[in-house]
Amino acid sequence: MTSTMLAECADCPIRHRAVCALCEPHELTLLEDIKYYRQFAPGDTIVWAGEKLDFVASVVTGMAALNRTMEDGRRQITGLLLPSDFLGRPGRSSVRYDVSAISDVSLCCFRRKPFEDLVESTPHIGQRLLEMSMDELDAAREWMLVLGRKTARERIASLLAMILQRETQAKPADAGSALRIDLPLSREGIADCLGMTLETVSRQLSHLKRDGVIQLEGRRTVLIPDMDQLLLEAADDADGGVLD
Amino acid sequence: MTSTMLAECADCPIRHRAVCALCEPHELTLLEDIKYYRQFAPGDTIVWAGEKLDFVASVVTGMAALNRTMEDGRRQITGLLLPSDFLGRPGRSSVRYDVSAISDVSLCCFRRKPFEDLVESTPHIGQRLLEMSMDELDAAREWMLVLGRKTARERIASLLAMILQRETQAKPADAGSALRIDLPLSREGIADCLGMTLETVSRQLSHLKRDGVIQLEGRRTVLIPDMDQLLLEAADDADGGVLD
DNA sequence: GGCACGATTTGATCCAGATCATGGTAAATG
DNA sequence: CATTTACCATGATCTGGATCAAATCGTGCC
Repeated sequence: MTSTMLAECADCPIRHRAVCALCEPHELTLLEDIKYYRQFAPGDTIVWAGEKLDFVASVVTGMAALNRTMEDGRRQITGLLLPSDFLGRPGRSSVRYDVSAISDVSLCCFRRKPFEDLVESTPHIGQRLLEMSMDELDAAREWMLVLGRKTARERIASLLAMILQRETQAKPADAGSALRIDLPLSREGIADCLGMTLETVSRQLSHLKRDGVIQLEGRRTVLIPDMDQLLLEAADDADGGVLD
Repeated sequence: MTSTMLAECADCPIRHRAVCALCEPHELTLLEDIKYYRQFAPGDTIVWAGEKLDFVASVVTGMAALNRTMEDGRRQITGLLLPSDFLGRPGRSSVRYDVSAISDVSLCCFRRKPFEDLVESTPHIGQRLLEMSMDELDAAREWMLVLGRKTARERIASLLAMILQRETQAKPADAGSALRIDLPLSREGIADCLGMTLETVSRQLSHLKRDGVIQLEGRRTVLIPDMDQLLLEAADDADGGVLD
């Protein structure tokens, strides 16, 4: 379904799911005056926790993270935003986490008020948003299993598998050849995603490499010779297939 | 807002948020033939992972849990369903987790197809569902901080605070008097919520009692003499207040 | 190229929470 | 009422991952 949506949007200047629903000829014209683009560099804070936001947005390129930080500095990344992901909340203008750019990020932003009006007047869009937020909810719950019950090794494998699945669904990838991830996250970023320390991340990556599950090329590139092996390490139920 | 919605529904036979949006005189009549009730006893499985569901539902009374279980038996509760919570997914009929009753649960169920039609034809309802699923998404992300970064003691306090906040928002509670939680979850259930073992749960409850943060009355009743103290133990940011 | 500094790896040690083990208590059952 | 059974508390020990502490490795910069 997702990839179908992308295909339908081939001629839309904004190539991501959130907007695809808006990309029918009529709405597209309508949108021209309520949307605009913003760029961010790695490390930039896109949204501060509690800040009032006058826009919602959809990620076009790059990776961003939702961070919850405690007073004493403990941090948890509670979500990764990849191209097509939606940022913000129609109907509420601030959130309790902040959003920061991991790599160079470009957002397609929509001014809040006209966007909310659009959602109200275009059921199609509201339904798409509902579907997307429920997908995110399922993903968040899946991640709770990782954080609550998986070992360090399983967590690393789960993260790699998750990113790989997100990337290959966007760009189907030639079957057979080794899969490649160009990880924009630092070791510390990975640690904050997985609820562990950067040292443990580093060690487990080394172990997975030693055991032939992954190869490391430079600091940020991971090669996966065998996706099934990785999924095994992630201790995921076999069926990663889409339900329904 | 939530409590307002409840108040508006005073004359609706189904007293919970999900349905409140449907409880305007016109829809209520309409709904009579697509909704029905179901009851479950503690331990009952309401939905099996992967099972095809022909309904969506809203919790009327009781508590249910969403469980993810791994092949080797490790389990994580990825969500608690309390009265007013929504169960199911319009537009998709199966999920990867199963749902089990913690206490006696009664559900108000809606036949899937007519409900989906209703959502499509009544933007009001779709918007309410969107709002609810985004609330749940925020809650799930909040929980990821608990699972990823909090200590055992903080986790227990966080769970008690979360349940307390859910209950007092439903039924405002007389300020001043000690707050009471009648915990339907067993020690093992709490452990599976918090990603720990039942022994650790038991120990930390004892410690919190020893330190005067809580009192235990029998096995399932917890008294909270000072909510602020509890929130301090939970290491939550001060403002539990609703944003916006 | 060579230098400097942040990112990463790797080693040594520690500790919070898991695991293993035992006994207590209250509700369910015959 | 006696007995079984599920739950719960608590003690003893173990261990995975945290913490502390150096080396290396890359990368950008002069």
